[in-house]
Amino acid sequence: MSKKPETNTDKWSIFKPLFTQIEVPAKTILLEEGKVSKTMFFIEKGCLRTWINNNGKDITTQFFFEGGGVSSIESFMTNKPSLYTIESIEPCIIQTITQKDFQDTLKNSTELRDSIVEHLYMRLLKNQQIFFSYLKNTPQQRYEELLAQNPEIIQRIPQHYIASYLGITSVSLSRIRNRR
Amino acid sequence: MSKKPETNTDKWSIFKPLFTQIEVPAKTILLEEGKVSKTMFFIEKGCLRTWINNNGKDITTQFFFEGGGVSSIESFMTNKPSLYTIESIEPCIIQTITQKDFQDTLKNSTELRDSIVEHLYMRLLKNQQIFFSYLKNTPQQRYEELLAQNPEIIQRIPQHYIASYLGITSVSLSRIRNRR
DNA sequence: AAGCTTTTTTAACAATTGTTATCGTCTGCT
DNA sequence: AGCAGACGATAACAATTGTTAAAAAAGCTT
Repeated sequence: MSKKPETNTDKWSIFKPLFTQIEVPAKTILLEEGKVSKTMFFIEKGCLRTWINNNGKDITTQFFFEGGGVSSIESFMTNKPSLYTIESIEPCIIQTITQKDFQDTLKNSTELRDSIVEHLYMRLLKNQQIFFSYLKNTPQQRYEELLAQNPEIIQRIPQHYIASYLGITSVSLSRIRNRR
Repeated sequence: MSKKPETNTDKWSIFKPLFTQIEVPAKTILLEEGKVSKTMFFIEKGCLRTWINNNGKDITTQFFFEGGGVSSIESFMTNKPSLYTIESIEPCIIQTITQKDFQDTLKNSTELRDSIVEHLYMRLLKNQQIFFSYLKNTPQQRYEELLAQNPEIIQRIPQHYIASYLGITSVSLSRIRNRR
């Protein structure tokens, strides 16, 4: 659960002078579950996922693509440990900004602070929507919903990540896909 | 998903002069899914639940008890439709405050605004924790977790509400309870 | 191109849950 | 007190998913 893949680049363009660009290979951990987030990421090229550890197996909770801003904002802003890990799926080009630079910028801009609050309400709603869709639908329905609404995820992401994202095993997802 | 049942009464005591007390019988709808929340509630006596409609059947998403503040704060603050319904389970005595009064108070207090933002981060974390516990655990595990951490819910709330809260049918919950 | 790793599919079996329906029990109401 | 509706337990069957294992397919690296 992180930001939605909107055109955050415009919204956050005020930070551009403070960005540091990094390039990372696939499967690079950018933030580890349990650690405090000190960096915020904006994806220039590639894709990321967030996941939580469950008895050694990981459960993917969200995917992020080009133009997306990714951070454990709750952790980044409150200095509490992040509940999830952020990891690259593909080789990525990423813009990063430090907690310090971010908060300095925040200090000088009421509008920015307001827009963060606005952003928080949106995230709250978004999180609820995702959760409620979980409560309402079967794995099969969630897969079909994903296929209809985010086909790029199905096309681009390895299936076992999608399986855990849907809350099922990769075996079960394979069955669902070949069911009809 | 709304506030946690903390001692919000202290935190929000600034609103006391603006409260209107109401008494409602059990099964009273205080906010309807799809409508914009114009009132915030603080429970003096009794308990409430929030639920979402799923093809005619309802799914309980949260329970609230004495001392708890309840609102669809995302809706209340942004004027977007609430994703869930708020309903009394028992006869209740409730303190209410209107959106207008709340926001007027907010205008005059930076600390209050800050504490709302703080509150939002907490909710974000809390929501994630609930969601992740859903992803990680089986219904049986969630039931046992609930029994260990919130026994008052098990004791006080009708089982079919708890069943849908756990994401299962009341039949299945009955089986789980009588399994050992 | 060969070889290794990762990913996906398939199969068989166990376990859990949903569905439907029935039957007591309890509760609140008039 | 009596009645109606709500609530919980149980049973039987269907459907889905998890688990484990093996094999096929795809992707990378050298």
